[in-house]
Amino acid sequence: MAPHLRSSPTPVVGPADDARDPRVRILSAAGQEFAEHGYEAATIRDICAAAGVNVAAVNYYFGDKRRLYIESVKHAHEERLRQVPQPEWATGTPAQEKLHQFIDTMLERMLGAGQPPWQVRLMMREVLQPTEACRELVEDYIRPHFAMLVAILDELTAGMLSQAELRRVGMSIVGQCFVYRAAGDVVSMLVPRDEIESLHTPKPLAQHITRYALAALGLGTPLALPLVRVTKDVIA
Amino acid sequence: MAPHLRSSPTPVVGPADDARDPRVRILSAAGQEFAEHGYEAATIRDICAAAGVNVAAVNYYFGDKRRLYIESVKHAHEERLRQVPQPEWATGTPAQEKLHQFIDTMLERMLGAGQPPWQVRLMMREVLQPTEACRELVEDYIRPHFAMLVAILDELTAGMLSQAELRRVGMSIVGQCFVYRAAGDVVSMLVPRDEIESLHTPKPLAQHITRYALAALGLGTPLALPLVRVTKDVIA
DNA sequence: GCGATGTTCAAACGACTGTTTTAATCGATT
DNA sequence: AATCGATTAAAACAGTCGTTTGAACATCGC
Repeated sequence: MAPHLRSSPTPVVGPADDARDPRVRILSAAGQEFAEHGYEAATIRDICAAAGVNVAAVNYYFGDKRRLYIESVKHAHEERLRQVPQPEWATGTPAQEKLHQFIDTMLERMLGAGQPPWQVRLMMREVLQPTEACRELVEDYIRPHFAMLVAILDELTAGMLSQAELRRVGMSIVGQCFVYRAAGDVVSMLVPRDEIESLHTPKPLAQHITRYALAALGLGTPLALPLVRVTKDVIA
Repeated sequence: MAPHLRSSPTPVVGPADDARDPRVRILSAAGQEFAEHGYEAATIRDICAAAGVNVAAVNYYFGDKRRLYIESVKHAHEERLRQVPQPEWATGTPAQEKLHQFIDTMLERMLGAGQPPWQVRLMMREVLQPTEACRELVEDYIRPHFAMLVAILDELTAGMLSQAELRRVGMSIVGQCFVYRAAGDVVSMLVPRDEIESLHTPKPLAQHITRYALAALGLGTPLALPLVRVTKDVIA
């Protein structure tokens, strides 16, 4: 009986990441091809060539291309979850520090060192043009992250903002990171090369976005101090 | 001689938007198909069926699919430029008001009423995964807009920030708008439906992003007033 | 040993793709 | 009316796609 027809699609035993297992070799190759070219443009022949298996293997293990795609998205994001686990903070860590580290981690994940991993590119495709695999991706991966950000913001503002307002602020922070990942090529055309390398890389960006958020919330020094505010600083 | 081989590809005379002209009918249909399905998945047969012309017309007028795509992107963004011209402000308009209107216009363009026009979707594809048509799009459409935003921010901060810092702040503002357009489906999954309709539509969003920016720059009241700041308010 | 079962392979199928060909049609000029 | 270029139409081309086939191969229990 073909594996993709069995009751338990994923083998119950085994780590399922054995490089010699054709199934995971196909999943990995498929993920990279889908990430690079998209669903339509990626071909089963190329995927199988990259995985070193016969074209018939895809239908044997996954049934058809559509189900291979869905499985590869799930596989990619499970792998990514294992690669970069949620940071754990010691109790008593200042919320401001948590926020900074959260933004920094998000940017590092999205932009990474040099070329971002194909797993992120694949997930980005799902975000930009959702398919069947999207809902699962959101529930398992994106929603918990966003909830963590909202929790940090809640702690930061000590209950002064409603959950709705917190979500909106959270989306503002996510958006500032997101644009660099999704529209990175256009960003590179809008700002000079040296400026990109000095100001628009993860670390400086995390600092900027954090400072921008803290100042907007009234918890840090504004980016540009207007003259009227000087009086306050004198008093403080 | 086939039109696409002639020296002047666009007819020198005529408005070129006559609905009876097969050339513009193809361009319009192609733009919508490309916007909906992407370059690879869109088929010449579907495009021609939508335009009401024979399949051979594409090769007759444009040579091949690739050149049709490039021309359709240019056509779409020229049409969009004509649809929503840059707002002109009277001299003496406060910079804060300009910023608010600029953000509002950008959001209205991106999100629009209901479904955004296919022209925007097509351009968004170029931003997310640039092809040959991208550079032209950036130079003619995006760069001038971004320069206008930076100019407003410069006026707002009265020279207190360097051009590099202004560009970074500008990118933060653009990112907050961009995420709603590019990742709108995921946003809809992260925030409750009623909250989307009340807080995440163009007008309220423009107000939020403007206020967020002004507060971050130190020109408006912070979103959350911390206790230490109360002293200032008492004094003021 | 030997079937039985799970897996791999080369080859082919039918459908669809972008593109080209060839002939028919139209419109204006002489 | 006849001619000639510009345009349209139907059909076919060569290639690639996802998918299927049927036989070969491997691996195991007995």
